[in-house]
Amino acid sequence: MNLQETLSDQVIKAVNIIFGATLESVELQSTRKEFVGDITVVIFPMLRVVKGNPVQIGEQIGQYLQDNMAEVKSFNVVKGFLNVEINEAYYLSFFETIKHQDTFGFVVCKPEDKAVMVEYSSPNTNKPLHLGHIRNNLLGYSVAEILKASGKKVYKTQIINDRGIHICKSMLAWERYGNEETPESTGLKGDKLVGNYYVKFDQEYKKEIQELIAQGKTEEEAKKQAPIILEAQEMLLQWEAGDAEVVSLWERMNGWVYEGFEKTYKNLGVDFDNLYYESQTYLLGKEFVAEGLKSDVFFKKEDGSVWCDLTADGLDEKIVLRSDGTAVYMTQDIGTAIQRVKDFPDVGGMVYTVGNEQEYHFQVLFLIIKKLGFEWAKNLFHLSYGMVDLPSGKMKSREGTVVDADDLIVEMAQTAEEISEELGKLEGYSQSEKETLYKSIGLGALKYYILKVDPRKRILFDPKESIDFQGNTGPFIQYTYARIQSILRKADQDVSIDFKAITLHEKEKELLKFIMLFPEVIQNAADNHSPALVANYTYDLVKEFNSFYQNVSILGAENDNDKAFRVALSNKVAVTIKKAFGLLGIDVPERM
RNA sequence: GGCUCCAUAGUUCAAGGGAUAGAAUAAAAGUUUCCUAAACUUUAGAUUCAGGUUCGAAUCCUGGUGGAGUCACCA
Repeated sequence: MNLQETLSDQVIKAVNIIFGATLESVELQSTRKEFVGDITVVIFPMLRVVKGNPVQIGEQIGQYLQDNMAEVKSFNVVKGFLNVEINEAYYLSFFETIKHQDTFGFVVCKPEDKAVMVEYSSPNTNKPLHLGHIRNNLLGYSVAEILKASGKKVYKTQIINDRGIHICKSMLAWERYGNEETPESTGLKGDKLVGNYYVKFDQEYKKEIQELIAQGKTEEEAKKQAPIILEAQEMLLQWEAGDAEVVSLWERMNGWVYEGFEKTYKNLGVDFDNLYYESQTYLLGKEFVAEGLKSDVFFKKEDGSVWCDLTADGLDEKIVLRSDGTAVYMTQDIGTAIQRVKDFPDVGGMVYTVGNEQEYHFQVLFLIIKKLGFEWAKNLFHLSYGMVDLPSGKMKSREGTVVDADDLIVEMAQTAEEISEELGKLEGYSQSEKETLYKSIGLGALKYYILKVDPRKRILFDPKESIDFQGNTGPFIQYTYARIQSILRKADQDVSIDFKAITLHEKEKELLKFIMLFPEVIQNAADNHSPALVANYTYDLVKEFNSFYQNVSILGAENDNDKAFRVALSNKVAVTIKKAFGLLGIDVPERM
């Protein structure tokens, strides 16, 4: 039992004994810096069951706590707030126990607990990954890591949208204009090559539309009758019919894309435990639609299309199967979800990392799965995030205003290099050491910049201003970590400490309090699916350390015992930063 | 238009219904015989508007304004 829980229990007991009233819960918060004390009990909520003056009630409870809890050193009451000061001995013994506890903050997964499957990335295979995918990947990866740290078994997965008209567009353009180009022959990354043909298709399509309009057709007609689009649709039919030539081209071009994506994922530092392909799951959804039709979850319209009526739940009717019997997006997602639980029976819930423009889709999907009678439907969560905007406006692939993921990663490292050179740091490092470092810093800046923001909010991404090596940024935290490592290299570590002989400096106590918060932060971040909480905690910890560092002499402590203690404390801060950044997927260089 | 989300210092972000709304950045001023000055200290600056609920509201409710998303036999 931790201190908060013990304190809550004691407060409840006190209220019962003194006032004969029963409290359901106790509201605790950490005491603001301007007041004396460590933990604050808020008295106001008790007024519902205890009548009286909040100050007097606070005084009486405070006295009880001081008399009955060894940890309580003193108390004071300000308005309706009971500030409790905790004994130094408590902090010291706490630190003694966690000093060598490597797992501090992390909860070990219990084998009987259900696993969570976290889906992220889920790209289309017709164009390269862009900045929006970066936010998606970082969020998904980080939430998966945070869930793991909070004691859940996690599977990381993605669904690859490898079929559909968009793929056929790239294929068709390549057939027509590609001259048998390959990634090898052009030196282009596979996804880039295929993406170029997607753009090419669009250009030709627009040209044909213009020609048809010139011949007197309306825009609407032109869009539907352009030969190139008709040919693409024909190709999709051939694909679905299993035409050997089309399927072989499809496999070949998708293969290029996967190779390209793999490189990007590796550069970004994300990974997956297993993959699902739409081409392999879309048929499965149809089976469940058939079953749902039998159990009246769905109904069939005259033209043969199948729908789900969600009007009773305040939503619309939603199509789950086209009149020609082919699958739609929803069909496939139903199938994929069910398939996943079949493949991994220990999965009891899923997290879908998908942009907020699909909120309605997931609302409907989750409801349909619930109606189909799956118990785990209540543990489905749409990790919805806002779009990434550029100062110039919204990203549009067709207008070439997207920020390419690979380009951005390279640019970030370059900027890191420029700034480092300017500051004259890193002299005496080998070229390869420098490059590794630039990559860590550049990527750290990017990741931290994106993850520190609440997922639901949209981000205004200014490539120029995103790397700031000062303030609430990744590089600043990385730098602090490296500085601590420098201290540790100069100190003897693992010297035994006589905790009884330590007098806690105010700054040391503040630092300890911050470290104590770590497990709670992880739990909150897991509950809220929010890496931002971890990011901002880490920054606060770093600031607290800097303040400590400025006020307390570490290596020049008055005696060896104090020095050993401060070194151990610094070490714990570094370890905590490293763990927290690990959850965000950010490297912490030992030197920089 | 219906539904959903968002609105906080000049700017970028915080704030489990709780105390005097925190940081960073930009602006102004200062601190290096020292363990990494990519640091630290100080000053100035904000809850979109109008109501309501509450002992207490940035937070909850109603309405207005402004912005975004969504309402496909696209994914």
